[in-house]
Amino acid sequence: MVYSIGEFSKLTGLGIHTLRYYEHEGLIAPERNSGNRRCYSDKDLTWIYFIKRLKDTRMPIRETSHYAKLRAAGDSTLSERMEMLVQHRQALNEQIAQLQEHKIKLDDKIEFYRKEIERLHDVS
Amino acid sequence: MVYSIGEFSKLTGLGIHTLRYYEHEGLIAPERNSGNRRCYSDKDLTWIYFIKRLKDTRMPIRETSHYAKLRAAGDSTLSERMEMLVQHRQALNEQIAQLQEHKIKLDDKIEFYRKEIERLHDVS
DNA sequence: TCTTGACATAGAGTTTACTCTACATTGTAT
DNA sequence: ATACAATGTAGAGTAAACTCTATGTCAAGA
Repeated sequence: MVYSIGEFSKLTGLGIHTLRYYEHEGLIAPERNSGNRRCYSDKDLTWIYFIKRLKDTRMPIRETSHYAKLRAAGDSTLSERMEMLVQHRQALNEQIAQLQEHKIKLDDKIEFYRKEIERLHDVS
Repeated sequence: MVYSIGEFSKLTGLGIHTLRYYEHEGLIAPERNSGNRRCYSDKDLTWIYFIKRLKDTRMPIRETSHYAKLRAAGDSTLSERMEMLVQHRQALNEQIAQLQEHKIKLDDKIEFYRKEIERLHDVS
């Protein structure tokens, strides 16, 4: 299957403008048809999902763009790409650990609020 | 203890420009001395740590600012503040769950890369 | 054929969260 | 008393990631 930019936009949840921006930044390079229209493939779909994953895990566009460039260069860049992913996993693990710590503190704070509100009710 | 903006900046790791910006946005309101200089207290320190927590867990400045406004209004806003925190906790739990899912996929991808690189080595 | 809607490019504008500059004032060490 | 470092305000500038506008092209249905 191939998709027009409009169809692809609906499939991915990314706006048309965003897709063109991503292309401009070198994240994705869809084929073009005879009339110069973009033709996104299922491979592009899989790829954009991965890009979204990197984005959600706070990889900057620039870095994702670099990864995309390596990817486009073929198998010779496999280990370099893997290194990037391993490093990114490390960052992700740290993110998760920190959020879990934040969650504990937030739980504590909420519990404090609960008690404080209860106390104020009891007094009145 | 009270701290000048320079001292407070070092203690918190936030730049002095950022501290003034936070004040402008209503996140924090340090006392002033006779010469109009800011005097941050230990209470401000605790408060700024909490602000950093909210920031790290992706609460926008605007929302944090709203929370700060409620806090400044006193006990009558306790339950409203708690509601905000409970909602934020919900968002945080979703963030953590999503990151954990991303981590699994990333682990898979890295494993795929590892095998692929190994395969290429074997062939050559 | 005509119109309309999706798509094309180039470039401007927006949002968020800072970060810096210019210039005035104050506190402190000599 | 003087220099100079820290601080004050107001407002401009920056970076990242979109998001929109202007203008033009093209393909398909009435």
